[in-house]
Amino acid sequence: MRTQEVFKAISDPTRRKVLKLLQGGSKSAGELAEAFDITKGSLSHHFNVLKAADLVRCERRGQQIVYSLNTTVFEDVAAVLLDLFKVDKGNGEPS
Amino acid sequence: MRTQEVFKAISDPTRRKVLKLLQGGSKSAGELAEAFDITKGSLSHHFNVLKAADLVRCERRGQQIVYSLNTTVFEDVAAVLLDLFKVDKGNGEPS
DNA sequence: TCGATAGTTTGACGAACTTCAAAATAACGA
DNA sequence: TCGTTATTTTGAAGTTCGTCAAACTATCGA
Repeated sequence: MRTQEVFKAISDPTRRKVLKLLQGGSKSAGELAEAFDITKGSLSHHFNVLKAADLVRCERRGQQIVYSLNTTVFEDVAAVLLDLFKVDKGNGEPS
Repeated sequence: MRTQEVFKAISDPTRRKVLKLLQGGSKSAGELAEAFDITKGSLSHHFNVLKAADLVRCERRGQQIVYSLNTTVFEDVAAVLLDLFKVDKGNGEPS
């Protein structure tokens, strides 16, 4: 897992909101953009950060590009976060 | 909970390592500093970020300042993180 | 009170981040 | 092929971040 990329990705409120919106199902870039007050260019940059963290996938569908959560990594992410926020076992290696 | 401060705090590897170290028990600033290759001034800055997020507490003990995890907020933090990384209920309000 | 020890605060710097406007790319329909 | 729509990429500006060195504060022991 790209730990540092994941932490960087979720450190921004806009990107967390994107993840939240995608929990309701896949959405095109344009649909997502309606929920924000920033330009589509800026939002596209955020999509790239989320992609670099492997948190979302995208697929062209005609003229649109549809984003969806990459649920396969969510378990890993949750595990790392819980390791950081639960005092228990774990090898203690910093993430 | 200071959501944004928490996310910002955990976005840096040095600060995550501090949290990890404190999971092994309270430590003074100097003891923590031994685990890093940056100046004490820089580390002190990281302590401030962790304090702003309410993730750690500190207490003077003689000449030393002892840091410890503020475990009371860890449950809240874990809940927010799981809300972000688990597709389930929740009001969908972005964190 | 003085000197030593433990940490913090300040000021400065380069790197990284967020944003916008504008240009570029891609796919569709006529 | 041309124009339109959807989205990304580029280039630039301003802001935030992580770091250091140096100055500062607080406590202890003599």
